[in-house]
Amino acid sequence: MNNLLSYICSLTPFSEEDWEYLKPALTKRTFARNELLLREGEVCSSLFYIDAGYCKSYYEIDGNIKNTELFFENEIATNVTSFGSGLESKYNIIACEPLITIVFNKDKLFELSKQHPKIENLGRICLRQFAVKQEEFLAIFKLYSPKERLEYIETHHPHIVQRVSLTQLASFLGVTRETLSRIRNRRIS
Amino acid sequence: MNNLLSYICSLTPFSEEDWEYLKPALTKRTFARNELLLREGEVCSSLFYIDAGYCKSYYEIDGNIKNTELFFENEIATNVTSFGSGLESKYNIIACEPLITIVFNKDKLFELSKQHPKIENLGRICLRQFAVKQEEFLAIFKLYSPKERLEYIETHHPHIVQRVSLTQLASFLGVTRETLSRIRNRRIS
DNA sequence: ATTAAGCTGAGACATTTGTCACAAAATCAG
DNA sequence: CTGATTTTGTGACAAATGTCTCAGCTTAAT
Repeated sequence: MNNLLSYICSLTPFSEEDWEYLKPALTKRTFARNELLLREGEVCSSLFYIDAGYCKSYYEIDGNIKNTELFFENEIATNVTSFGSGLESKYNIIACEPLITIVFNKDKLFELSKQHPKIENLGRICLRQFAVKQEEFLAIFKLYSPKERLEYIETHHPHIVQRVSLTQLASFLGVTRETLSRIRNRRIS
Repeated sequence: MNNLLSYICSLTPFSEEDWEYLKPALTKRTFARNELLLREGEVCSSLFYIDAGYCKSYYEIDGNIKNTELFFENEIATNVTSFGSGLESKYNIIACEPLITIVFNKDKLFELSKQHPKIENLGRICLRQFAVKQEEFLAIFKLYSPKERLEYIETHHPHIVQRVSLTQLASFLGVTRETLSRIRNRRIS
C-alpha cells in the first residue's frame, strides 16, 4: 500500500487521517499473467492501481486483437466510460505480467466521497490525470505518422518500448508488426 | 443562459439555488468567425460552453494545420491539459462560425467549488464527459481504418459531416482531403 | 455585381502500409 | 533439457495513402 500512498501524495495533499478514511475502499488483489481484470460486457466497478507488473486494455474485432491502452506501475487502470456511466465495457483489460493491484471499490468510493471532500477531490484529480493522458495519446494519433508515433513513444515513454514485445507495441501504435519492423529497418540505413 | 442550465440539469440534479451560486463565474461572450478562443502558448483559464455555432482545436505543425477536436452546441470546449495543470496550451481553439459561448472562469469556479459541493460535483461530471468523449475518439483512431472512421462518424455523429467542410473533416479524420475524396468515390462504385 | 479567396474533384506518380507466406530465433511448459 | 508455442525478421505483391498539380466551383467580402 505504500506505493499507492506515495502516488496519492504526489497528486494532492493527503493526511494520515484521509488515508485511514480511504482504506476501507481498498483491497489488494493479484492477477496471474493473462488473467482478465475486466471482461468485455461487464460493467467496470473498480479502479485498479498498478503496484507491480503491467496490463493492457484491448478490443477484439473479427477475431484479432487491438491494444488500446497500456497501464504500468503507478497508473490507474480502468475503463472510464463504463466506470462512470455504469454501462457495459466494450473493452477487456488483461494482465500482461503477474500483476499486483490495489482495487478501489466504486460503491464504497462514492459513499466516502460524500463524507470526505478530500476523497472526492482525489477522485477528480485522478479523473483529470486520465483525461490528460487520453488527450496526449489522441493527439499522437491525430498529428503523427506511424514513424513519428514510434519516435514520440521512444522519447516520452521509453519504458513502453523496453517492456512490451514488438507485436504488442505495433498494435498499440496502430500498425501491423511488419510495418513497425520496416520503420525500424529504414532508420538504420 | 437557458441552454446552459438545461445542459447542466441533463447531467446532474441542479437547483435554482445552485444556479444562483454558479452564475458569478459565468460570462457570455461572442466570437467572430476565425477569432481565437485560445492561442497556442497561452494558459487555458476558461471553459467555453458552446451556445451557438461551432469551433475547433487545431495544432500547427510546419505551417500546416491539423484539426484535433471539434466542439458543437451543448459541448464544453477547452484544453483539459492546460486548464488542469496551468501549463501553456500547445493547441489553438478557433471559431469556425460566429460563436456564442458562456465562459466559465477558472479561478471563480475553483473558489465556488470549495463552498458548494454541487458545483464541485458538476465540475467532476463535466470532466468525466470530457474523458468519455476522448476515450471514444481515441478508440476510433486505434481500431479503425480511415474508411471505417468516416463510417463511424457518419453513423454516430452525423451532424459533424453535415456542418464541416470536406477539408476540415479530412483533417479531423487524420487523412488528407484527397484520401477522403477517394474513400467516398470508391463507395459509390 | 465583382473580385479574391478558399473549397472540391480529378489525375499522375512515389511512398507507405497491409496481407500473406515462410524461416529463424526466442520463450514457455512439461 | 526438449519439444511446442510464440515472437520476430524478411520478401513479394496488392492496396491505400501522400504529394503535387491544375481546373472548375463555391463562398466571402467589398
